[in-house]
Amino acid sequence: MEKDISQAVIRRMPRYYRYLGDLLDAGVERISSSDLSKKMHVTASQIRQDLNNFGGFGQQGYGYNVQYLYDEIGKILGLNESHNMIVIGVGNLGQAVTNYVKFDKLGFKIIGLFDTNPEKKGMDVRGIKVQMMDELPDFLRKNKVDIAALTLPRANAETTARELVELGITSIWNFAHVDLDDVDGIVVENVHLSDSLMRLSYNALNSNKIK
Amino acid sequence: MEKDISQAVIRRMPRYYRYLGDLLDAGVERISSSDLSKKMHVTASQIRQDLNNFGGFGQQGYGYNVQYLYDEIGKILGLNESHNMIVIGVGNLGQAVTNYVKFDKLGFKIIGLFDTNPEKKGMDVRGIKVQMMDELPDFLRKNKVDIAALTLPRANAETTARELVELGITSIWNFAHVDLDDVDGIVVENVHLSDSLMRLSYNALNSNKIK
DNA sequence: TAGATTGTTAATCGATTAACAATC
DNA sequence: TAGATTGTTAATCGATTAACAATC
Repeated sequence: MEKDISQAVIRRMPRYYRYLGDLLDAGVERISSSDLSKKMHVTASQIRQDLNNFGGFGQQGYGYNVQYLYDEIGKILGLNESHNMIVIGVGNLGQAVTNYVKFDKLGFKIIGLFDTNPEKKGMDVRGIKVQMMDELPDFLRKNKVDIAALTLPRANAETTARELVELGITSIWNFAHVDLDDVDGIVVENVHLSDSLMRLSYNALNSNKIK
Repeated sequence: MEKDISQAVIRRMPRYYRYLGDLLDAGVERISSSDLSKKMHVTASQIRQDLNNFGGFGQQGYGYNVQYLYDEIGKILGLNESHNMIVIGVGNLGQAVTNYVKFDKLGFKIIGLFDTNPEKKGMDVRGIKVQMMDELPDFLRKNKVDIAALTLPRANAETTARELVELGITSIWNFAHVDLDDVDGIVVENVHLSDSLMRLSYNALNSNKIK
């Protein structure tokens, strides 16, 4: 039984993945933890420690092969296979998420859109027709869905999350401004935009002191 | 000179603010760190430590007055005054941000939309007309702008950030999938949606091990 | 081989939790 | 006053950084 890897480490992995992708694009074949650390403004020690949570991907005297490390981190993050997603709540944010091409490139495929507003029924977003929530059980019987993005008002978020769990969906990308701590059996990743904006406000207010 | 408050603490402040707002709505007048800790799934000790970075808001034997604490945290986060924002890049995400009523309620007012695509010129989003980027300098001369939301492709993000700094804007809410570390003199808050999605992917993949 | 750089252990630093005296 | 609960100091825990032996 391997020991859990801390969320502090997980948080940094996508960033490594992005920098390695950039290096690949730039045609760089190998890189040392020291050179990477300068680019990323972190310590070389941290890079080596982080990576060694998952395995020894480097070689003494050489460094890391960029392509190999990129692929390995991709696998760690589950990007070697594609994931089907549905979006619950087709407002502005839901549509923005649906239209975001980048997710597609990373292997996250949006295959269904759901809403409770009858006016939205049949509406087309990026070639996908909006369905009503009561069509969801049937849809899930016919399609394998890995992740549900919750882009709906906070009032409905928790109830909807519970419904999803009952229907067998356990990974929730939560844009609603509530915590879903009380819903058992789910993995949640929160995107709390207003929290983020408040932190910016705080840091802006206090940046003169910092400098 | 007060010592800097760690970002770990800042990160939690909006969450306290939200829970206190909920308590207010529920008509709760006072709360102890212990009761709040149960609701929020954190330790009472952490709540008291966090708050005492900013001052003694409670009272021995009584706890915290909800309204008072709510207001004080609001002030800490800069929510006691309103902030003018502009959105740079009026794609799906930019429009979603513009239409998000919640920010408005928190005092973040979007007063301008800018894009480089001539086809978008004059387009109306929530009563605001899209302007071209070359109209920005003039706009900034006439309007006080505190925050710029960068909802544009990553290729243009860094250059645009530098332009904004030259025009006097220093707080950037960055949705582009790049780090703006190399731009001097700005306060940045990143919203990296694909990083978030990758973390969800990782945690979903490994949740069986965790349990 | 000599030089470079990893993987990993040990040291340090910072953040969280526990404990309790102060006090409402 | 007695009970409750804060503010704050001290103890613990975990994460980051430094150091270096292993090795390519």
